[in-house]
Amino acid sequence: MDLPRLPATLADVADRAGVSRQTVSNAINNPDLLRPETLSRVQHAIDALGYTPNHAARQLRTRSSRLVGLRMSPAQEFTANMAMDRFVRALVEASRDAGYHVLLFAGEPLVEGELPAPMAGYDDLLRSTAVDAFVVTDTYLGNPQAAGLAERRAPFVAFGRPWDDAGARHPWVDVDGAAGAQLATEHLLERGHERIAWLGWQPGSRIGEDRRAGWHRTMTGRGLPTSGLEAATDDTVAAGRGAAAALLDAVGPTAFACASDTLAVGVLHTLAERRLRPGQDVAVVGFDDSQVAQVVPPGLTSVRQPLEQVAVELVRALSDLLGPRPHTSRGVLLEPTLAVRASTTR
Amino acid sequence: MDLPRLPATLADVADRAGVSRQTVSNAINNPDLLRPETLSRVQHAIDALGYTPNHAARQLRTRSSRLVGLRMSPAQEFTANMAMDRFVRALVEASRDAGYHVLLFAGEPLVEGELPAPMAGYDDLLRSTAVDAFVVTDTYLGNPQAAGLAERRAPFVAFGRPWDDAGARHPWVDVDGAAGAQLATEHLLERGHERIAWLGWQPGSRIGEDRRAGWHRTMTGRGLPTSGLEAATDDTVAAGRGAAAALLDAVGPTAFACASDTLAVGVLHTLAERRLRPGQDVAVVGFDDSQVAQVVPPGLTSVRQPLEQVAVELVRALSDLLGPRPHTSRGVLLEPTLAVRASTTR
DNA sequence: CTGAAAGCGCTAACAC
DNA sequence: GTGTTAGCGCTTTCAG
Repeated sequence: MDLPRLPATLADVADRAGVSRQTVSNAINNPDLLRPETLSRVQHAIDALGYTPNHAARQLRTRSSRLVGLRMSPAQEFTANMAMDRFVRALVEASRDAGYHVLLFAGEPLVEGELPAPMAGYDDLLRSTAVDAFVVTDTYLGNPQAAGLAERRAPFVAFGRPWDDAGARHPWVDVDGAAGAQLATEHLLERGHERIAWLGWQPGSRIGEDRRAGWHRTMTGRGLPTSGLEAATDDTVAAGRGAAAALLDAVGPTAFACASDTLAVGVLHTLAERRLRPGQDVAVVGFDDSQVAQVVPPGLTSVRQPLEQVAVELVRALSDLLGPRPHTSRGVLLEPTLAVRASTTR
Repeated sequence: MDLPRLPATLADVADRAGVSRQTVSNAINNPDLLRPETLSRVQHAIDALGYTPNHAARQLRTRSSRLVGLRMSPAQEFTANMAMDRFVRALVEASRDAGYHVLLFAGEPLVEGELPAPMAGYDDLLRSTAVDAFVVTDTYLGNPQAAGLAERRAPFVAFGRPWDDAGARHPWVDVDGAAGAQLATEHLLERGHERIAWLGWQPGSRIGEDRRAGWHRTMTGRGLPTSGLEAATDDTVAAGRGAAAALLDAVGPTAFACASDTLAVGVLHTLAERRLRPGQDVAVVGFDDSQVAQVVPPGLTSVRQPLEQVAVELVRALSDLLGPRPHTSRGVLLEPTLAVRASTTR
């Protein structure tokens, strides 16, 4: 099928079907209004011309772009966001199924010595009515975006709970980090480990505290000690490596549960240095089930967030939010699973 | 600053500045046409009202959305696309600097037993004039997208050479894979290795052949044998692992140069099984410098594609393509670099 | 159930 | 330099 120079318009279809433009519009947006015979005639004309409604014209009229905005921060090496790629793909798919596209945008370029503008990129998109809503993901940073968007009365949904804002009214979807750490810890307990260390982030991160709580409550529930068995560091491989070495020297844990794959990989580094075999000599569990966990030898057991489900729920919340009468659903908390690999298998 | 319920329009600004709508439009699009005093008065009104031109209205009028489309395939585990995240981020940044946003879309959902429609997603975007152009990335699949878009006379740029289509007229940006493999091989030669194996993809991939050629010509150039020193497998960790084991048994190479990080990680698996130390006993070089290469113990030396530069060149080509008189630049070939880590360091 | 008229917000062409 | 006119392609009234 060859496309003509200029895409067909409503008028072209109307001409060909021998009806008015209006009727074609109805055929698309309110097919029930048409007599079946007319409908099929219009449908044929649409197919024959390969007609698709002009996006801009429809957006101008309906004030809806069917676009959701997602801000991507610059690539950061050696650190978090290891699962961002998977999430973005899942979001794109879920959005397609709901008739949306994802508009990616960037913040301001970082300037040395200046704080990054938290709402950079959002305002222009909002005022130019280029997107219908936003998906906010980096809630772990303290999430000034959510507050900023709420203040601007912009529709948005968040991947991540509004930890610090009890008055938050926006829909959110999150994964139960405590449950994930509990899963990891129980898995290690089942494998016979008792001296299970927690390798976490420095205080101040609610996500980090949540995950740590899962380990702590599981250990305590079994009457096992936790004191001295934990370390808190930056979320980098190097930091995890150092902390793991210190813990091994101080208390000799037989297993590590970690707040991230990044830290878990740090543990693997230390084990490799000491010629300890992951899974055989010391067990390690990561968090996020990133690509790294999937391929790093010998395979890193990791808590897997159901990102596909997160995306579906986010889009569901979005559709509701943008629909005729928003249902004002509060939040959805999803359960992670455990991807078991050789790092916890003797 | 508090945003009003409805975003300000051109008319609002005109009223406030005491000029006509057209003058405001000129102030934005052709500031030179205004007398400085008028311009500054309009500018003040724009700032005061927080005015940003309505995207849909402008798009309808100018037939330009300032959006570039990028299709994302579903997440695939254990295989390629390891560097996609970095590329997307780079593309978003480069696009911002040129005044574009990136529209992400998905293909059709995969149906069991059916071939995926190569142009799924593209046609609708094209006919609805939702994007100005596309960026095509997965040229390694034989790239029916490029041909399809060319046939539809849709503006697009490709990350990847049009290997199989000498008549291709579209702009492209690519990274010299042969040069990358040469870099890797020379690095290993400098480290004293002579039995350097090539672990590549199965025949049929032009990218794979290109990379292999870099190894082959470097070895041959030094008068070193290559026969028996190579294997071709699927691009998976498991396949790389098996092929590495077979090569070690058959010819005992002291170093592996690989067509991808995925395969290199496969080699690392085999080394771990045999308690061989990467870098110390056997050297390994990957390709792509993915997150995995950066964090896998002890650190994987890898050929790094200059994705940020690729993104900049792609956007440059795009701007030219969409500009008033396209310059019809053919292609840009960029040089990779080598990220040296412990897997090649004794 | 179908058609005619109006207008979303903007910019390209032309007058003043 | 600035204002006026027209229209991009669509959907939302409102009549027939």
